Amino acid sequence: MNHYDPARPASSLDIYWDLRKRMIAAEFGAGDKLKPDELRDKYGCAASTIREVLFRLSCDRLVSFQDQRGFRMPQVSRRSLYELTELRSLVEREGARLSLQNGDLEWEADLTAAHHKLTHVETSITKGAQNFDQVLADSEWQFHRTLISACGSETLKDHYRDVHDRQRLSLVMAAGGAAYRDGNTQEHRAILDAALARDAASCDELLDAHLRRGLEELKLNFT
Amino acid sequence: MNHYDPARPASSLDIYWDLRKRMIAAEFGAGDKLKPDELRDKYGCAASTIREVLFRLSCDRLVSFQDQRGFRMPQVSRRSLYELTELRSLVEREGARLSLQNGDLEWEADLTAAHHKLTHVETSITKGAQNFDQVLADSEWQFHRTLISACGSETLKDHYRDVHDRQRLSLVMAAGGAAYRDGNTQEHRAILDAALARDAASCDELLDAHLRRGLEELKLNFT
DNA sequence: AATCACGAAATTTTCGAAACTTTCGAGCTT
DNA sequence: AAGCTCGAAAGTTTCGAAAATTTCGTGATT
Repeated sequence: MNHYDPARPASSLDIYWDLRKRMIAAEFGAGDKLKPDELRDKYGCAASTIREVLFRLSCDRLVSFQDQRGFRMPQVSRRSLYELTELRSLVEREGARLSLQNGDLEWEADLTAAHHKLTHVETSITKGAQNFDQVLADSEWQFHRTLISACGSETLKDHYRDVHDRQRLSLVMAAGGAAYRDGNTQEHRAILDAALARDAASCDELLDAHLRRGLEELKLNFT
Repeated sequence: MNHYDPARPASSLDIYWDLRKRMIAAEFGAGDKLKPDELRDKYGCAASTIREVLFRLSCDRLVSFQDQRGFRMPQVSRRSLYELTELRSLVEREGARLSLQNGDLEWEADLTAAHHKLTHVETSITKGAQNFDQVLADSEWQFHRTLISACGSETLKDHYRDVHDRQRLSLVMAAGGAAYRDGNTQEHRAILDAALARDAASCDELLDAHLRRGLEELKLNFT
């Protein structure tokens, strides 16, 4: 299947987003070399354009770069995944704490809506629906993003996206794809309830446990 | 004064570090345009090489980039500086908390050494020494970096460097250069003592107050 | 057999020019 | 005068080829 239509030339931003999506979808394995000359064919542009895109991705820490040795998918270890999860938890809990403090009715409505959609997707998967990986990832992102959206700091929100995406990529590379887990639905429900009840202490604890479990219950196929 | 010797051609990494240093030294003002064609002359390389370097810096959030409109120094507002400081405090306090938990004798020695040097530099400045901006910035970085160095997470340490540098750049751009403040010396001392005493609660509080004050007592020349 | 030296092949980096987009100002219209 | 249109100038993006560097295989040396 074609990821890009060679009829219209791709701008580097198009390529950036397309590659990013493919990475988060675990299309490349950990440590894989990313050669501009190879990727060029797929997108019908010059190798230096690909190089530029890979640079942007490397700054997002989605790709690792070494001088004179090009680009690779980052190596994932149990340890780095663990550390990234801790970092994500730190930032997300702070965002949630502030949201619980500042969030208004609008925020409550948004969060409820995001949770509703997420539950729907999770239920579909429980009932056996296939190929919902991308949809699940999006719904989950939407829920967590909304949770911190009322924190009042654009800087924190941008930052959370960075850390979230890095952690997600690691998770997906470690698991080799899907990341669905049975306990999720209940945990999301509990987080929603704590948030609406403005119970900061519970929310903090539930969130941390939720993120840790996503990691612990993963069948890790690496050292 | 020449920042670079045109005799030997600069590699893009050299240029990256040189530009980075010049930025943290407030050589460019907030919102200034960064034109590859102009910078090219200074470094004796092609404009596209400069472009590449600016990309890397933009990913570090030290430069802002907009499609089809090139690169600029980021705009600093009271708000963004405040938000960045909060973020830095969050990450640094977590790193310090873990260091207080895990740090060994070696760490205590390193921290004491870093504090000693920092105090020396601060004293020199109090006595009227000039042009110590760069040295002060380095010593201060060294102290804060060492404080969190025993946290046990490479990810957190890397991350702290990112956030620290972003906050420092904002501060320096807002202040237009130097960032020395009288209370600093005592605050650093108090933080060192709390750290060595493994008093996590005090350390947390002192650190947060220290970072906030650096911001509040700044004569802010912008809205 | 292991190590090293060499050179060819593959890959990465740099370059400058061509293609494209935005910005700016002069002159025209309302 | 305010707003619009057009086109030149300035700035940005893309390209493909040349230069530099690393990698890899071959054969010589210990």
